[in-house]
Amino acid sequence: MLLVSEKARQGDPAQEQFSISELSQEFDVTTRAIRFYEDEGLLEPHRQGRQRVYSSRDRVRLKLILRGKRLGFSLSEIGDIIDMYDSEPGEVGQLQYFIEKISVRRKTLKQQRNDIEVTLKELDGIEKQCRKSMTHLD
Amino acid sequence: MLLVSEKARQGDPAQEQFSISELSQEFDVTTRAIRFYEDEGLLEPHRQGRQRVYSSRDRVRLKLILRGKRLGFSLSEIGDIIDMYDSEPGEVGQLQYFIEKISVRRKTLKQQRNDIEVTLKELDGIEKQCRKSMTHLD
DNA sequence: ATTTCCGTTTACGTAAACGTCAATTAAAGC
DNA sequence: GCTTTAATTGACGTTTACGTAAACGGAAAT
Repeated sequence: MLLVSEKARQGDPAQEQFSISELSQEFDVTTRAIRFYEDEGLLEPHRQGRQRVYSSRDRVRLKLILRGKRLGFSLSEIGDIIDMYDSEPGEVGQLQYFIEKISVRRKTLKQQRNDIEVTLKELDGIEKQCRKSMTHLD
Repeated sequence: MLLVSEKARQGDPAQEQFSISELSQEFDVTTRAIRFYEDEGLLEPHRQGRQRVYSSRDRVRLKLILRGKRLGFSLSEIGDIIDMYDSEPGEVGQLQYFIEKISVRRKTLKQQRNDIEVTLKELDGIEKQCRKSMTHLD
């Protein structure tokens, strides 16, 4: 059920339109998940008839969603984060409050980064021990 | 219902024993959560009668659990990670497989670290824009 | 002795994030 | 025109990670 046949779109210089299955394949998420993100207000693609048509802006938002997930944020937190990205300076209103939100987010991220550094170092230690006891078994 | 009264333990050079509520307060998790981690096999404190008594080793494990949570891992993933920490070299058996597990974990962590760097930079950009439009409003 | 704290066990409840049908629609290919 | 294939909507199911309430036990304080 393609609006513009797949073949006709081949070689488009900069693709602007995406079907749900294209995004699903590109990012390896199910269409169910993508629709769910829409239910949660994280995406709102256009419609051509009943079908969803995703712009490259929608695609970026999906990318941000998935990145947020990799970092362990909940969908509502991810919603907050994405809102930061594309809120119009005029719409924001209380820029001060907005900047505080940024600082909170930054704090969380830095905590995570620190946790990662510590864990990576510990893994180094464990692996060394591991390799050491391997040579003993040779 | 203290085995060793709280006061008697004050000033212990190195505290070795912890009650569930002590750990609960120190790390700001509910006792319910701590017991749940035990149900999931992530902790196994000693008992004095029916009461749980946590060693400093248990305390470290709890720390690892919470760090794992901050990084967005599921409890079963956290279980795998903790197993890496305190598996005896003799117990492991297939050290090769073990090292592969470490490498997988490291890969995930590095992905996360990269995601964080990107996000932090984007936040910088957003904040700059934000401050810029604030000065415009002065 | 009894009230007051923990602490324990058991069990049911819940929110988040989808998975998994089932039924329907509609466009594409033949 | 008919079949195949992709997409949609709706509804119920599932897993994870606890929350919450109930009912009981023992130590501590008054």
